[in-house]
Amino acid sequence: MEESKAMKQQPKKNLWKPEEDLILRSYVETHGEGNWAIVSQESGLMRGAKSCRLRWKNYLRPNIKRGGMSKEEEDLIIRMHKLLGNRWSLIAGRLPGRTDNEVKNYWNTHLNKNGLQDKRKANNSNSCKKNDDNNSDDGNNKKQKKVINQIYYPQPPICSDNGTDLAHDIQRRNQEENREKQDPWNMDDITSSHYNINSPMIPANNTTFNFDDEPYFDHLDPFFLFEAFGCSSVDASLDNM
DNA sequence: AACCGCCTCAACCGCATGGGG
DNA sequence: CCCCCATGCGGTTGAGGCGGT
Repeated sequence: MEESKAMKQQPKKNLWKPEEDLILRSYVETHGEGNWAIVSQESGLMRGAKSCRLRWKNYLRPNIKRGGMSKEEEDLIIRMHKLLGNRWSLIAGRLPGRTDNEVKNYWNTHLNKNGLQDKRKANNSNSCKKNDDNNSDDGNNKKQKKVINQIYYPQPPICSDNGTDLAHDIQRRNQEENREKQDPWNMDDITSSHYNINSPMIPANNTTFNFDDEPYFDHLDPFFLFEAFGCSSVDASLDNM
């Protein structure tokens, strides 16, 4: 009985504390990445190998970008997802400083609105419908507040590669939302040749995106691939198809 | 002020994959 | 080959924060 009581009181999600981060960071910086089982044993952290690896990969690694996605990043995610589906690690590989987990969460919470709505309608079919009427427009404002209120790693919106400040970003998002309200999820707009994407296609970690093993590209229009990725490495890959 | 429901995202889980013996 | 182990990946969960009433 006492045991089950203790189990109930124990939080199921074990958030990383700043001191744990410090330990893991210093251990990895000293001994290098890899051998996560050993890391979890020798660092003194009461964490599993997977947990250590995930924490390092998603939060402690150098050059991790925290904060909200820029519009350019958002555009890229949409395009990449249309091409690749839920290949989050591949998509994240095209977004320097972003992790697969972050991209996945961003997609599920901000971009995959239709899917979420369907899911929630299914879950709450006989309960409060309040959210169905207006859940398409206030998510970004909430997100901005949340970004500012980061607990462990409070940071300014460094996500904007071009130095866009938060207020401007919010204004721009509101404009986008108004457009979206008229025709939500308008993929024609995204794939249109008139739809400009400003961010260069910079591979993460100075690596080249490898299309050789991607059967998905066999079925795609080369022009559309160029339209979506617009970089010379793709041209080279396309030549080999 | 208190309660309730929704939203976000960090963390977990299970399966897949790859490499070494 | 087969097995084992480490790592990677994508789906899912749930704690905490927030806004609405």
